[in-house]
Amino acid sequence: MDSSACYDKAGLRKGPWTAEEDQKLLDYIKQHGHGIWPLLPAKAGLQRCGKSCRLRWINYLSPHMKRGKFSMREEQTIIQLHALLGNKWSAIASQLPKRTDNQIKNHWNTHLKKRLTKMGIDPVTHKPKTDALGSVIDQSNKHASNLGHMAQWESARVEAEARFVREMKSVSKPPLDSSPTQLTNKSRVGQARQECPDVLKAWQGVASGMFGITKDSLESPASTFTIQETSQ
DNA sequence: AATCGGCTCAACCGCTATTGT
DNA sequence: GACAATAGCGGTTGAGCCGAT
Repeated sequence: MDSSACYDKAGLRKGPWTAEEDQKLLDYIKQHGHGIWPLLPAKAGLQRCGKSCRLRWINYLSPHMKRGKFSMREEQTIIQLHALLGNKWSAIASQLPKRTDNQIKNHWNTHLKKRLTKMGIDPVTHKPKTDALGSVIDQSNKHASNLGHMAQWESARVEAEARFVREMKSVSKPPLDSSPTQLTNKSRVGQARQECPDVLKAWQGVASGMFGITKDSLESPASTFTIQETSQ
């Protein structure tokens, strides 16, 4: 079995969706719900595979999703959670209402990853990059004053990561009198995050120190994250 | 005006996890 | 437990946009 094979079925359309297809999908889901995805295209009159319909709905058509620029707060959350979870886009998305894993993944790959690299932070490990001798690379020699902030951030991150691991262990071994209802990954992530306010504080310190942003701009949902110290 | 290159993001692909029988 | 169907995840691709030349 390979669900991706659905894209290869004869007669099924691939590629960008037309407005007409969007409307058909939207109308059908509004009336009936999505039901079983592989059965939906035939019922909705679409020449698409169910997987394609599902993706289109989740990533584009769903009324619950938000489009447009990521706010400073959202970017901050993504960076925090990426430090904790790595490329677990769906887990990260679960903490960002109205954003999809695909949106977050794209935003990370096109913006945040580059930004961290520019700052001399390894986007994979979230640690300051080091050269072969183990010294911190500071390509422009302008980030030296930021290293203290990065150390503060890194310290908080490691502490939070350790706490997260402990949390996961305790969840995986529930007490005997605990509810039989298992926690989902999403709720576990959410629980862990709620207990990491120090990460938030550390990031706010880093952000305000590195980019000259105020607490107000950090709180503003409309504010976007722009590097102000890139002029050479 | 043409074209070139970089960037963005929707969509595809391949795979694993989960659920039902 | 085995198997099939379905759902979902994360990596990758490529079309289209846009600014620079």
